[in-house]
This record gives sequence, structure tokens and C-alpha cells, in this order.
Amino acid sequence: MSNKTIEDIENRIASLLKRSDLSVTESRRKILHLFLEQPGALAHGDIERKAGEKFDRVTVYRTLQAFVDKGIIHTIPTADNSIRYALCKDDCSAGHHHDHHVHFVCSICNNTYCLDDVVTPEIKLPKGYHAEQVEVVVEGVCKNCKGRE
Amino acid sequence: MSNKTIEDIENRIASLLKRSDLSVTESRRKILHLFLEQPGALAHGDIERKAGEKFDRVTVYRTLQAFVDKGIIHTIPTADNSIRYALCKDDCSAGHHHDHHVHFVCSICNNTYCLDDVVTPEIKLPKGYHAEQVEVVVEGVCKNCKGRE
DNA sequence: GTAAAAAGGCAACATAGTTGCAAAATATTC
DNA sequence: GAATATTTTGCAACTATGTTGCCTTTTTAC
Repeated sequence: MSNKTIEDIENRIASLLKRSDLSVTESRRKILHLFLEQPGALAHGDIERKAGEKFDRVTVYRTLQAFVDKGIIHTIPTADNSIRYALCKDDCSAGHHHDHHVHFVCSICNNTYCLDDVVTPEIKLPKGYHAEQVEVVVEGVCKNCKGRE
Repeated sequence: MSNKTIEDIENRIASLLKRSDLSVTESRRKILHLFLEQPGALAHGDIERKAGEKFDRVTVYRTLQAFVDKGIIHTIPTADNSIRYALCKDDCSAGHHHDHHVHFVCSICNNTYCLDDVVTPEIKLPKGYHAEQVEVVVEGVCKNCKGRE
């Protein structure tokens, strides 16, 4: 990876933080970096393991909370009760997530992916129920694990 | 409620446990009772509060785990990272859940319902992904809270 | 560069979940 | 229905996860 590219990423991170009214600190840059350098979602534990040597546990919690509040990342509910986080697309903003894509959890590698191109379907509810948000999580075998089973 | 009805429920509970190769104990009867006497799902915390005075925390954990293993109840993933449990329909069996209905979480009363008549839709995944299970959780306003807002 | 504001680190705490083991309850056998 | 084998329970101790208050450090604004 060239220096140019590294600089680009750093600039992207800084502008993302500034746009969100967050001061640019080392922990926030580091954690955003983790999200940008890989395609899938990260569980809190992953982040703590990867950033936890340098930063306090509390800082990780507060950083993730700030990112969610500002619409930089969103949470993904999963059956195993471990919150996962993934970067939002650009149309999310502070206090207002537009997170209408399907999430995919691989049962082999345990990675979580945002399938940005797969929109959540309309669900016909029984009379009296009113839907505000629909979460779809698909479990199965991902692209990378298929064939390697 | 007549004695007849109470006896009926107790019999139903005992036969459900025996069918699942679980011995009939006080804690299991009590916790099953909690599920049968109300329509929605229960969070672990609810169960511990309602059964926890009589039984140890550990017993509640182990009882719920046993029920999930035997296909008596199933878990519902939610965004707030609190596992909820609900009774399975009769076609679930040990180690094999057939849980293809949509779940509904009310944002007002915070109750969770299994919409047994609403089946999870087919999701068209990108090439290379293979779906094994689809979880749909709808958040909104439930039948009972509608109009009372 | 300095002052104000924001974020981080630490400690202490609260909640959630797990494990091993001895005691108690349940099931089984005769 | 009593004795034995099996299962389940409660307890204690532990790990993991998440939160709060306060003081120090870093960042920002001027």
C-alpha cells in the first residue's frame, strides 16, 4: 500500500469525524480505521481486542456509542446476542439511520456482511399492527466459505 | 379460573416436559407456566424477576437452555441485545427449530410477539451466498397500543 | 499560545452469564 | 413403596460485559 493511499484513508477518516462534529482523536481514528480496512461488520469484542491494547475499554464503548449516535455506524442484531457494528452508507445522519438492507451472518466463518443491494422486503402484518422498521438477518454460507466446507 | 382449567394447564406442562425427556421439576413447571399464561415473548430478565425469588439465577439459565435445546422455546434476536424467548409451535423438536414466522417488537409497550401467520419472505441473495435461515424482526406499534399513543 | 471544551483513563460498580461440586429432588427398579 | 441411580438444583466463585463519576490529558477555538 502506497503512502498516498494511507494518507487518503487518514483524510477520509478526519473529514468523516469533522462532518459529524466529533473531535479527531487517536482512538476514534484507530477504530474507524478498523471498519474501513475490512468489508464486514465487527463485534464489540473484535474491536476491543484489536484496539484494546492501546485504549481503555471504556473509551471503546464511548467511541462506538458516539459513532452510532452520529450515524457513522449502525448495529446489527444477531441471534447469539453479540452486538455487531458496521459502517453506514452516506445517507445515514445523526439520530437517523436509514438502514434498509439485509444483513448476512456466515455460519462457517462467523463474519457478518451488509448486503447493501438487498433491500428489506415489505411485510404484510395482521390488522392493527403498524411497522416502523424491519430488520432482516439471514444466516447461511457466505461467498468466501462456499466450496471450502 | 376453575380448578379444572388449572389442572389442564398442569397436565399440559407435565406432558410437554415428558415428551421432551425432561424430568418434571418445580422450576421447569413454573417457568413453562410463565410462557403459557401470556401471549408474547419473555426476556431473560422478565423470567428471572418473575421466577427468581423462588429459584436460583443459575437454574433459570439452565432451564431456558434446556427448553431451547429440546425445541420447547426459541430465541428472538432484537436490536437492544436482550435475548427474548417464546414458545415454539408443535413442529419444533429437539435440536431442530422450524421457526419461520415474523417477530414483532412494540416500541411502546416493548412486548414481543410471534406473528405465527406471517411467514418470513424469500430473500434473493447476491451470487455466492447461500441462505439457511431468515430472521425477520419488525419494530412498530402493536394492536394493543394503537390508538392509545 | 492560551483558555474553554471535549475526550480519555482510572477505579469502582452493576449486570450478565458460566463452571464445578455437593446436596436435594426426581425417576427407576424391584 | 423403599432403595438406588440419575438428574437437577443451589451455592460459591469466577469471567465477561457494560456503566458512572471524577480527574487528567488532548483537542479545538480564538
